[in-house]
Amino acid sequence: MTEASDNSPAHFIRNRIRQELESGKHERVVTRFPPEPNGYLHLGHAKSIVLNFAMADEFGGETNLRFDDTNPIREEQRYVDAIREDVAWLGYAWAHECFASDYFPTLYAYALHLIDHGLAYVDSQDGDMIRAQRGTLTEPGQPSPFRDRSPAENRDLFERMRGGEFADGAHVLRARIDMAAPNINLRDPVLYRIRHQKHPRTGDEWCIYPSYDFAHGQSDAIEGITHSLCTLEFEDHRPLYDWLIEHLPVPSKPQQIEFARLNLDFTVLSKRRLMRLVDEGYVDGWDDPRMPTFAGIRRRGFTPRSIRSFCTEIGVTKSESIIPFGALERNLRDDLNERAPRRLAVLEPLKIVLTNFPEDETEWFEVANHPQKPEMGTRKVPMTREAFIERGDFMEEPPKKFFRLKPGGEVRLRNAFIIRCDEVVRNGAGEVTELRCSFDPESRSGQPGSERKVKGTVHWVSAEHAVAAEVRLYDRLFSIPHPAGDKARDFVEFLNPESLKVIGNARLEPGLENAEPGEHYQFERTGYFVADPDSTPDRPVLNRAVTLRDTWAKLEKQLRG
RNA sequence: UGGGACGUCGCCAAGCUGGUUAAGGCACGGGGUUUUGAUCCCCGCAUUCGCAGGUUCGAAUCCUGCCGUCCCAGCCA
Repeated sequence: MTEASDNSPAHFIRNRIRQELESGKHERVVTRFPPEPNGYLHLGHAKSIVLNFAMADEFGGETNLRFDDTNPIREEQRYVDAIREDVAWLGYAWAHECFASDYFPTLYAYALHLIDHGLAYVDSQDGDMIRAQRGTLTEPGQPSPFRDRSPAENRDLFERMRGGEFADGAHVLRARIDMAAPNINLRDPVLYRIRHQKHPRTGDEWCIYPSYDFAHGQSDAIEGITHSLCTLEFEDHRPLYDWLIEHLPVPSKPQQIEFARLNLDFTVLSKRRLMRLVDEGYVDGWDDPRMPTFAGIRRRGFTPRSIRSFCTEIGVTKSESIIPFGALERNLRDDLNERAPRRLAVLEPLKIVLTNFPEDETEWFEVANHPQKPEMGTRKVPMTREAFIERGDFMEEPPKKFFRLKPGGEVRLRNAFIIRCDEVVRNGAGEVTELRCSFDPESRSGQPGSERKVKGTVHWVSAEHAVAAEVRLYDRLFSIPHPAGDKARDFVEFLNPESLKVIGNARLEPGLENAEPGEHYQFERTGYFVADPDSTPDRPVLNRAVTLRDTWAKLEKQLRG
């Protein structure tokens, strides 16, 4: 997929690749997106996916989807399936689907190579011992007593590890680099560990599994990855990455380049925290529309295009930043503004009776599906004597600059005509239950009198034709910008109690009862909505993906002081 | 107090092989169009680049020192 890069800032990775192509260092670009199948993808991954595919696309290369499945105790097939679905949903087609586990035989041979060259050894100490000898940030580590085993002994031990002779933890294979290195990753890092654990793909074939450091770079090399893009926390691993590539007979020399991961305010983007939200029931699952997971944002109504343009717009740097969630929402609005058909829907209905409108009559208005795009067509919308308008569009004692309905005031019913509020009807409790209004027949859309200007326009739905629906209004998951930023407090303390508001009796324009799950609409003056999978023709369920920009709400707030 | 990295407008972010007035987007403010207070369209918005010195005719770009922030002591990735 090639996308206009009009909102794509220049960035160091693109600059560098371009340079390398021009200088002839590379002839093509091959990237990869390498998730571990131990959890669901979220917005943080989206940045990486978009970057990897964009770099390959822009320079005519290709991108692999590679599952980094080197730790069978945490990985499951269902995550593989979900990840595939998510990447495809975002709009990308990978060149090859790969698994680090496909390379286990090669990796094993590489390990032997290191052993034979005296560059790796079997350490027979337990984890605590190894940790104790690793030293600290300021003190060098101590060599393991097994560090100088002969290649022959190492080979024998390692082959027996592979053969299943030893229990988990009895031995590990370590690179023989430098126990005094200031970079802790170089203090003889673990390359292989014993795990008698069935692997989702290789079954019981192996009982030793390579570590990330040993598997990742070599997998890159095997696939001919030219640029191995990863996040900043792997910067310290690059010397090890390079060391292994240097000392192994790999078929190519990939280059690791690190960039800053995505941070968004008012949410959390870590598998661990998202897992807690699900496990402890703070949300309704991985696909809860408040979750930043692909499953969640998809159900919330975010579009692949909006996610891609967002990821492109934020840029790629090495400086860590926090992007406002609102930036994501704006990209959604920009996308849906172009493509979502408009509809009328009243969330909190207030009945109006048009006293001079004939009873038992229905007038059909032909209404544009998009005010700026005639090619999107029109539809017929019915009006009857009784209708609903938004409760919030009427105020008995409105503040200054309130352009909506008030007693004695006029307002236009969108696409129909101008009405005047003649009488306010209340129940015993003093609550407004109905407005008795009269309409101006001359002001019908299309009539000469439609030129007449009134300050406000309001949306409505015929009472007789209205479709009752459930509407779910979503707001930010957390009530503070950086819920995970306070180390002294548990982030769940900052969950926004009003992140979901369910409206049980919304009234939709007829036709919407047939909205297919996943279909987007703009409810005029209200926001962008998407039909939820919970929808049935009897009971449509619409999720609010994002509100429209609301200048009035801002103004009103200011007026109130 | 070891190592690695980052610090340009409220939020992102170009520029950083030194050369006239520090891109762009968002946000924000002002104005226009509008039967969505939406969209759209104009205009405005850093004498300043974490701080302090230095080199230079000239520095955000080079040097030195300082300050701040992030990452690393899993047989996780």
